[in-house]
Amino acid sequence: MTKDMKDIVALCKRRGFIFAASDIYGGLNGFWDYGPLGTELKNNLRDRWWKDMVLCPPIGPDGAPIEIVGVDASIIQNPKSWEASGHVGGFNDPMVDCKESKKRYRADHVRVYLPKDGEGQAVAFDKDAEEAEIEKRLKKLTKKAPADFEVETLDKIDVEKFTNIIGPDVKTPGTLTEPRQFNMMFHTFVGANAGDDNKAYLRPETCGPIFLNFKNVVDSSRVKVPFGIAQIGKAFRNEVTPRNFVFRSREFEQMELEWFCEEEDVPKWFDFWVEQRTKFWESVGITKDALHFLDVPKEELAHYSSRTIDVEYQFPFAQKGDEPGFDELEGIAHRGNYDLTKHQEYSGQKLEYFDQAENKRYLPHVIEPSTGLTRGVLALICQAYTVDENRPSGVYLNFTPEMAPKKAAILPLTAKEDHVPTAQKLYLELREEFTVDLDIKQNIGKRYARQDEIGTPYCFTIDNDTLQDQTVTVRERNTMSQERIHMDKVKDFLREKIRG
RNA sequence: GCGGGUGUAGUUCAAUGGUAGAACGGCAGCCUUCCAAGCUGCAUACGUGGGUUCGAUUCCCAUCACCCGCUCCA
Repeated sequence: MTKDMKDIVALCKRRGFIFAASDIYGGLNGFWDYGPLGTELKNNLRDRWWKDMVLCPPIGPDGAPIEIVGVDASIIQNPKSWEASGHVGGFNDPMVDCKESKKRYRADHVRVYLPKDGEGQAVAFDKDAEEAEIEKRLKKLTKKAPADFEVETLDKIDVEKFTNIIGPDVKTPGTLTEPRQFNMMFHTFVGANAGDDNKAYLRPETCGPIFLNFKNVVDSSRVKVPFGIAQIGKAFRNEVTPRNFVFRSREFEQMELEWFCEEEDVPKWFDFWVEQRTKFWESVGITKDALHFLDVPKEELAHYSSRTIDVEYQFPFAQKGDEPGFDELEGIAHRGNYDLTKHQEYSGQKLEYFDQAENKRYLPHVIEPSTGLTRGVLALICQAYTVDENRPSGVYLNFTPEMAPKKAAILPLTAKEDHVPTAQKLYLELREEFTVDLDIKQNIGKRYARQDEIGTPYCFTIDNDTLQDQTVTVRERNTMSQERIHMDKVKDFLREKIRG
């Protein structure tokens, strides 16, 4: 049975996992709110990541514990930091659209052949057009040779002249729109007056502020290379096309580790982190067959990266026909020392690490396992969503007990007699340690069904026998099987199940 | 941003140029000793804004949101 995004989105809304932001105003493209259960789920994944990274980081490849510290930096930083990282300059490229071919081009990549005599039409070519091709097309469209033209990139040409330019993939002039700026960064103004001199940006990724704090952390935390700095927090990108539920949102949450090491140790640590991160996803319930590893081809790598492995998950929306598809859940990148180099240059501050034992100074290289918390939540939901026609709800969420937003529900078998006070007592005891639900109303079948739909792994039911012998029924979500255990054992039971 | 599609209770659907029905879900009650059972009742919707019209949920336009494709994804 295939998983359908429509059903998953409907369940998320119906049961309070994820809502459209500003829903009552018709929503806002690219923004989502987490409801009562979605928040619990997201916190569970977040806390687990933090535990695995900062509180109990893995044992290193040499068998020794490794060292990672956490930070929680401001979303708005000095705008110069984004100039240094390349975010301000790199994504300000003006783009033009062709109304006829529906293609989009970077204006500075389009080369326009303008007739030297000013007579006739100008012809545009995309950046990778070859000489022979250009000559042939010019002859066909204008009956002139390349020598009769002067070449200029489109961004240098007045918009009024666009009506005379034949676009790269069409035969008639005037189909190109005026250039538009596409910058992925949200900007804002610091202080009450809006103006260019107090313009600032919402961070487009959380790793930026980690690098800005590199020196502060080294100076204050007694860390030694190799070590890591981790951060969880919001990031903002003005995506061209937010799509696929929360997968590509304009406001989202990232969990990033910057692992600082010496250049010669890069391959060792790179492999180490790929392995650790894979273990992580498997331990929170993502099955191996739903994961896919993409060694990003050289030509698609970001300019600062010499190697990146994308950990992709088999999201339902990525499916093409009958073929399963995958989309990025995490990226593990070797960033070199690009960021520290840039920040050292732009800030004028020395950011070199001093290795006392070796008596040398250097800018460490960085391995960056970077994942989307909100993407992770979506992956957990998609993974957990299980169609089962043999049960009343028709579907259940197969979360691991550790990730499940509710660990257990306490259900008095009937709303009468003495079941309720006993259930209430158990509930109050359990909620001190676990996220649990007390559900009294309606018949027991409906309540089991409800808990199935929100992925609660266990239900404890109080009946007449409970009053006699202090035992409760444990009903297991996936198998729907039941066993009786003593009320005193309930906490231990849950502890053991959650720990795995 | 472009092209195509969709928009009616929480969800899934229905009907209609004279302001809307159902199923399931929710809530309340009855009943119930273990899987959405049964009975009774209640609440909840025409995405938003214009226009045409005596009258628009229905026709037209715009807008917003979602889905598919393209583009984008640093």
